[in-house]
Amino acid sequence: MTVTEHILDELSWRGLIAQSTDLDALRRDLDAGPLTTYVGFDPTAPSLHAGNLVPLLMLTRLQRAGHRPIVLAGGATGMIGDPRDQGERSLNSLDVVAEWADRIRGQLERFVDFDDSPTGAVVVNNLEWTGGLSVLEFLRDVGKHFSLNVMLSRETVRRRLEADGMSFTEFSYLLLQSHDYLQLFRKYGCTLQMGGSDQWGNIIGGVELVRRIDSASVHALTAPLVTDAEGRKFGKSTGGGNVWLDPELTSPYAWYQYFVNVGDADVIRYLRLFTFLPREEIDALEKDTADRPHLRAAQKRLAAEFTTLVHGQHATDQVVAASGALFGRGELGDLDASTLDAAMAEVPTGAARLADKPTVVDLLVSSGLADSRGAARRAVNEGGAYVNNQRIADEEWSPAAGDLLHGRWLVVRRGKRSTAGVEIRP
RNA sequence: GGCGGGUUGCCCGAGCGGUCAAAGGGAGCAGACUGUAAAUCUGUCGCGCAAGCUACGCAGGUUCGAACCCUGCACCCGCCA
Repeated sequence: MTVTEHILDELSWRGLIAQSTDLDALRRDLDAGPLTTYVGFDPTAPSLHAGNLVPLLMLTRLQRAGHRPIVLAGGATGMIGDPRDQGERSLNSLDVVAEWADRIRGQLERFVDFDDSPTGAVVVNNLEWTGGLSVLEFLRDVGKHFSLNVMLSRETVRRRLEADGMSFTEFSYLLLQSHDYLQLFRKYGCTLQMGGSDQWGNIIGGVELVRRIDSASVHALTAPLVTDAEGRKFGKSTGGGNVWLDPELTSPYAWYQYFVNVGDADVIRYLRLFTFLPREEIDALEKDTADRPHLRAAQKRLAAEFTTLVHGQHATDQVVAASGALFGRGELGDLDASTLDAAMAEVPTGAARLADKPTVVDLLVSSGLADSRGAARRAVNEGGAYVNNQRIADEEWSPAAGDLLHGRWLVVRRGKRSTAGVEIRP
């Protein structure tokens, strides 16, 4: 794949540019040779989530375009907490932050390439230069360059002051992140910081700090915050929680399913944001979606590409096969044993013994499809419970030996798309 | 430190001695319609088959009876010449 298009033009058509400092100046610097750019990720959870991938993939894109990415794990900033509208964060303990920072660092490393070339990636943790900084040093060297007037007029700060107020700790977050940019500029000649548009203020803080202290002009570029067509924040799964990169938190199957279910109104935009597919291919998928929406070609492509990107080709093959088996038109009984076993390996499963005469309710609970027996019973009465694709309307229904697929599995489903397995032992 | 306000179910938020498992909204779940989509409409939404149990920051107390009253504690917020 030859890239003839300028990286800024690509970012632009993909919808990845929300705000920026002087784009012409940035273009000139990009053209002048490998530029060093960074994005930071704070350890606010044990894993990155899908939404984090927008800025992270921007680093990957920049690297592919011949530039050098720095991924930063916010071991220091994560101890302080970026102010948000919902109110003051509660601080996490130091070992929790350190552990999360490590895990996130491991995830970050998978999206950029490390080699000895000028475009080889660098991974840093801002605790490296912040941990040993003394308060006096910090207040004199960094704090002195920040105008309280400007800080107080920032959107988030204003809103917070009108609502619940804000601690000095969170208020100073801006200084830390700005300081990071200065450090990376000095250590690595980093002249571009990217991030989600909610980071604009923090990034600009760094741009100004570098200008004031080192009299250098560096760039800022943000990507729009990803929302769905309803304006809801992206990455909330239908189960309400986040869609996590960590396969322990969100299985590859669940990840794939999440993206297969993306609405028509969002899927093309997501393809641009989250995949490396070239423009022509995305245009073709857009046409497919318009002409033959029921085939969901764009959704399937998005899900497959994105699963491969995060979990690898092998995982994608497995979850595609499992999805095909479980959502296919055919009878579940027609699946051969190895296909069924493979599918069952991808979905949540439970176990039961035939001798215990488990009812549908038991099956729904043990497979994890229902949180309580009451919820399971409700599902059955609402007509939303299926065993082996057969709707079960009777709470007391119990499987017979002949219902077992290949002598050991029952495929339990709640609603249209929540599928799980129960392994039945004698 | 002083004075005042607050802490309710996943979230927001009402309740201010009984009829409160707790209004309303959002989210979630299910059904219908579909395309494993969206929108819409309907139902549902602490645990338990039930009796009942557990719940309104934590711990005690008053009362026949407390989310609602009292005491102490914790945390949050506002104001302080």
